[in-house]
Amino acid sequence: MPELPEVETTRLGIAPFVIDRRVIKVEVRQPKLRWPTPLDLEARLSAQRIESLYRRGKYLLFGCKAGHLMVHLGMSGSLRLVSATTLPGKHDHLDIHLDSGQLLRYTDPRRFGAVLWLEGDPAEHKLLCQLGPEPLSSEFSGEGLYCLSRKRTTAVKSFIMDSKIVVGVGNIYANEALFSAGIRPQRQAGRISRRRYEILANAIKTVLQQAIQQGGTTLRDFVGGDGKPGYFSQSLQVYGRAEQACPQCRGKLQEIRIAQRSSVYCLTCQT
DNA sequence: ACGAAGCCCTGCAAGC
DNA sequence: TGCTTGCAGGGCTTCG
Repeated sequence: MPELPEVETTRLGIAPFVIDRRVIKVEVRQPKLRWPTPLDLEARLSAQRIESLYRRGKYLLFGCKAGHLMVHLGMSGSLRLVSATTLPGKHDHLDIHLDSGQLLRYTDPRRFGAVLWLEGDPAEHKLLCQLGPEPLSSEFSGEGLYCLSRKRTTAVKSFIMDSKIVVGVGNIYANEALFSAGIRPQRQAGRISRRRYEILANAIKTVLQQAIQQGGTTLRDFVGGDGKPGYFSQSLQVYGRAEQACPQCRGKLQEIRIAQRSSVYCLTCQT
């Protein structure tokens, strides 16, 4: 499932092929996504030149003169460049034809993703204006986590997955970062020291950075922008490894559910 | 303001 | 083999 590293990998993979290209045509085959794809997307986007491609959290923003195309990959979404003659499959919901002869194809079997058109400053959009700092920026720190967590009784894992606190930390990397930092996922956010939050913030940065370097995790249906799967899943220490041996102490990894999400941790290494 | 549950959707695995 | 059932998961939305 696309987490921040997969979204960033997609951005890096497709950017050279979409920047400075002009949109020739837009085909919306299935508008029923997380939110409906606007019916007038073709009218908005046609003839526009894509000037920029950036990311905010897990949202991709294609900048044009008239506005921004915003894409979220949800759980099973992907964006790929294919030649204009490649026939669409069952879950290929949107094609954006470019003047290069390629088209940018949005695929999303589970349809948890979204394609939206924004006018005006994207930072002021409802879905973006409440978002916390980017985890890989200097705005994000252990000190920030510590301050925001005081008096919070929620589990630290839910806390770091809250997009108002920090964006882009999904279930997989929350598990990995907490393991790396030696913190139990169910520990109350407000009862963790400044020192430990510094370790945790660094762990989040490291885990995400490594995953980006390795091309994003492959799980089920994610495929990167160039059609090649990522291979970070081999490096996952705890996610999906319940009942297996802890990579550090060889004890048995435990699985619990926190806010309906699978949470795997080591009873010995995480306290 | 906070915390937890609900919801959207399909592919896959397990059970019969 | 073919059905049914349950589950996963991001993250916004609603409820308490």
